[in-house]
Parts: sequence; C-alpha cells; structure tokens
Amino acid sequence: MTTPSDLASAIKAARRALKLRQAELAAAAGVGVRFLVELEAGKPTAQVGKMLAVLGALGLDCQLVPRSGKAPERRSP
Amino acid sequence: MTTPSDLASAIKAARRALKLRQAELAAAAGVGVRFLVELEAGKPTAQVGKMLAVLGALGLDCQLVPRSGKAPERRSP
DNA sequence: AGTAAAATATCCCGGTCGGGAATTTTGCTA
DNA sequence: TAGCAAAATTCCCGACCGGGATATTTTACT
Repeated sequence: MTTPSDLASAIKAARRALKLRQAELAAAAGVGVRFLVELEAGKPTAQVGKMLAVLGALGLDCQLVPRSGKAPERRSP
Repeated sequence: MTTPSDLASAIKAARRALKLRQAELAAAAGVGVRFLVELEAGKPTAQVGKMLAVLGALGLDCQLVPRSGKAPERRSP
C-alpha cells in the first residue's frame, strides 16, 4: 500500500468481496458516489478523512508498518 | 489507524523517532511544511497522495487489515 | 440482441495547498 | 530560574481540487 493506485485497487477489491455497489458503500461511509469513484480510480487528491471513512465502512483498518526495503524514500535519489 | 487523528499521531511519532524536523520530512516527501503541520494536526481533508508520500519518506507502508470488531461500520447504526 | 442497472465523466462554487515572514512554543544551557 | 536559540505553528494570496446532480457510457443478464 504505497501509492494511491494500490489503495484504490485494494478498496475496490474489498468492496466487491462484500458485494456492495458504489452507491451503497458511499452511503454507508457518508461520502458521495463521485468521491468513491475517484478514490477507486486512484486519484491522489482524495481526502484522507473520507478515505478512512470508506475503509471503516468496509470493515477495514489501516496499519503502518516498516517498509520491506526499509530505507526511507528520499525525494530525489 | 481509524481516524485522521490516529494517523496524525502515528506520523508525528514516526518522524520524531527518526529525529527529523518537519521541514526536512516535508522536503523529503515533496510536500509543503504547512501540509505536514496540518497532517500532524489530524486535518481530515489532507490529500491521500501526499499523505502516502509522507509515509514513504518515513519508510513506512500502509496495510489494510480486517477490523478487530469486524462488523463494517454503517453510517447510522 | 435488447434492455435495465451500474459505473464513469461533466458543470460550477467553496475550500485547500503552496511559499515566505512573523509569532508562539519547546527545550536546553548557564 | 531565567534566558536564548531552534522548531513549530499561523497568516495572506493565487491556483487547483472535492462535492452534489445530471448526462452519458459501459456492464451484465435474460
């Protein structure tokens, strides 16, 4: 879960696993359908709070773990 | 990691553990200092992409895990 | 193949982000 | 304890993004 696209795929997969439609999940999470569409499309400018609300509605929780190759990514390596 | 505030504390703690200043982390992540300040303050409207960039600069990765009490949170239970 | 439902893109306004300077807070030392 | 230096937070303004409702395209099922 490193990029917005990764997050997007994971969310979409989780929603499908629960057999929820976008409108249903959006309503359950208290966000608009458009937001969910863009979130699942990997838009990097989605708001964190609403993203977490969606995860909550999916029954998911977010954990921070050290990276595999654990060297912090610098801006211009 | 359920609310923006949780995320905020975790990020702040991680930054301190690495003995990085806000300006340094912001530069490494390619975001503005003000963004980092607000992110660490738990602002729910921060953008996901930049938040992930910060995590990357901290050497952290985000994992989605089923919730403890795993029933999906509905909007108005 | 046809139709109905679902997913995606568009319109406009309010809100957020970025950069630099000033102000407050933190923490360290004499 | 007092005092200073570094760090963190706040402020202002221009440009771009998020949100609801509608229109259009894509998907799925009979």
